[in-house]
Amino acid sequence: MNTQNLRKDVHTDGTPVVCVSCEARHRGVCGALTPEQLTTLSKTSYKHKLGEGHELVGEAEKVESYSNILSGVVKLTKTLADGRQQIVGLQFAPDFLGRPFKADSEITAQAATNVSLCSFPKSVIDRMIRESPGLEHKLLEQTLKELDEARDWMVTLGRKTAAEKVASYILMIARHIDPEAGPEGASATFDLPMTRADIADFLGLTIETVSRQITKLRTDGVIVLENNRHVFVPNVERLELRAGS
Amino acid sequence: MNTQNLRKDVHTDGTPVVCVSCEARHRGVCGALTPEQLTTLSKTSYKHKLGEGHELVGEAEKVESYSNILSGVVKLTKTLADGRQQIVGLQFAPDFLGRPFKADSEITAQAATNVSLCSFPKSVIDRMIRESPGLEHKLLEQTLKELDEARDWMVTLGRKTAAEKVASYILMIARHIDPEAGPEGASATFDLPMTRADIADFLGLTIETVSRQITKLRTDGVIVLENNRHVFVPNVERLELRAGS
DNA sequence: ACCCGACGTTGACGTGGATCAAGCAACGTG
DNA sequence: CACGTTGCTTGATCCACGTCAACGTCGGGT
Repeated sequence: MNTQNLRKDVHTDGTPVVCVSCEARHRGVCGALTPEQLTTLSKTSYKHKLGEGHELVGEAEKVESYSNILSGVVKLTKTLADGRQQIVGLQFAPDFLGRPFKADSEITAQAATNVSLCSFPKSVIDRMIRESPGLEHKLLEQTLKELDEARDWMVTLGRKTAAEKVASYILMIARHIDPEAGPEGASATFDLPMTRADIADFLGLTIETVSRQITKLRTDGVIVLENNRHVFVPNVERLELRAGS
Repeated sequence: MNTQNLRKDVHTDGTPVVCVSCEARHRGVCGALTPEQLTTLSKTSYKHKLGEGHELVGEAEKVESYSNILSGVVKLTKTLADGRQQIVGLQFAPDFLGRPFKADSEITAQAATNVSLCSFPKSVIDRMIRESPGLEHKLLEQTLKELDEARDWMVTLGRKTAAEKVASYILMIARHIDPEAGPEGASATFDLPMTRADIADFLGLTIETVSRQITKLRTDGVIVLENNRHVFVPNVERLELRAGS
C-alpha cells in the first residue's frame, strides 16, 4: 500500500482525495477526513464486487459495515407481509451506503446491477464521525439529498399516471447515467440498469403496464430501444413533456 | 427575559432545556446548544401563531428563518404544473422546520391546523451549526427520521389499496397524537388534524374515495366518528389489520 | 331566521391499470 | 438438437378507483 501517494493526493490541492484500497474518490467520506484518518480507514477498508440480485443487508454485511458504491446501482426495497414490494431508493455510483446510528433499517439493499463496493467496518467510521465534524456534515448533506429524492418520488407515486411514471423513470435514469445530455433539446444514450420487474417495483406498477408504456414511448418515437435495455432518446425535451413536469 | 431561570434549567440536570422566548423544549435544537448559544438564540427568536392554511414558505418566512413547531401540524406539499398535489411530509409538535444549507426547497409548507411556532433567523442557527457539532448531529438525526418516514410512506403510496391507505393514515395519526395507545389491543382517541382534501392529497387518492373508505371503517365498527373529526378506535389491533401491515 | 359557503357523503357511471393468459426471443444445458 | 428458464410483450377481461353530479350538514354573517 503506497502511503506516499495517498499523502500526496491529500496535500497537493486538498480536494481530490483517493482511497488507497479501492483507488476511488469517496464522495461524502474521504473528502472530509484528515490524512491520518484516511490512512487508518484504508487499512480496514476492502474492495469487492457483487453480482446482480445479491443482497447486502440482513446477512450482517451492511449492518456491521458501511460502503461506498464504486460502480453499479443498488436498490433499497421494502416489502409488505404479503409480498408486495416497493423500491424506496436507488443509489448510484459515488453514493455512500449504510445507515448511521441505527442497525436495523427495515430496508433491504440489493444489487440492481453488478456492483463494486469499497467497504469498511461500522465501528471505524462511527469513531471518525465523533472526531471530525466535517464528516457528519457530509453525511447530513447526502441524507438531505436522499430525502429530496424520496419526496420527489412520492409525487410520482401518488399523483402521476402510468405513462408519466415510466417517462419520469427513464428521464431520471438518463440524468444519472448520461448527465452530459444537456437540458436544451439534447439527446441521450444509456442502458436501463434494471429489469422490467424492478422498474415496476420502483413505480408502483405491474410489469405488464411498464412494458405497455415503454412500447408506447417507442412507437411514438420518443425513445429508441435496442436489446430491451439500451435506450436512445433523440429529444430529451419530448421525454420531459411525457413525464408530466 | 429571565436569564437566571434559563441558566438553571440548563445546569441542573443538563437534559431538559427550555427556550426562554417560547418556553418550550426544542427537540433537535436547544438540547444541543451551550448555555451561551441558548442565550444568544433567545434574543433573536420569537414565538408566533399561524391560522390553518397559512403558508410558511415562498413568502420569505421559512427561507430566512428556521422554526420549532410548538403545537399543531404542518404539511409539506409538492405541486405539479397542472395543479395535482401531493403531501410529502407532516411535521408534528416538537419537530424542527426548515431546510439547512438550501434556500429553495421546491416544497411548500402550510399550516394544516392552527400552529404555533418559535422562529429564529437562519443566519444565527447556521453559525451555531458551524460552532457546535452536537447541533449538526441532532439535525442529522431528524433528517434520518424524516427519510425513514418518507420511505415508509412510499410503500403506502405505491403498493397499498385505498382501504389500506386510509387505515394506515388513521393509524399514523393515532400514534402521533395519542401515543399512549399501547400496541396491545388498546384503544385510542384523537382528532384528525386535516380535512378530507388534505388526507386525499396525502394518500394519493380523491376526497370521495377517502370518504367512502372512512365510512366503511365506521360501518365495520373499526372506528367511531364524531363531528367528522373526532375519532375513537376501540381496538387498535383491528385497525392495524386493515392497514395491511 | 335566513342564506351562504365550506366541507363531507352518497350514488351512477366510466376508465386506467391490474389480472389472467398466451406467446415470443434469447439464453444456457443435457 | 430439443428443452427448460428467464425476461419481455401483447391481448382479453375485470374491478378499484376516478369522475361527475346531487345532496346533506354544519357554522358564521347579516
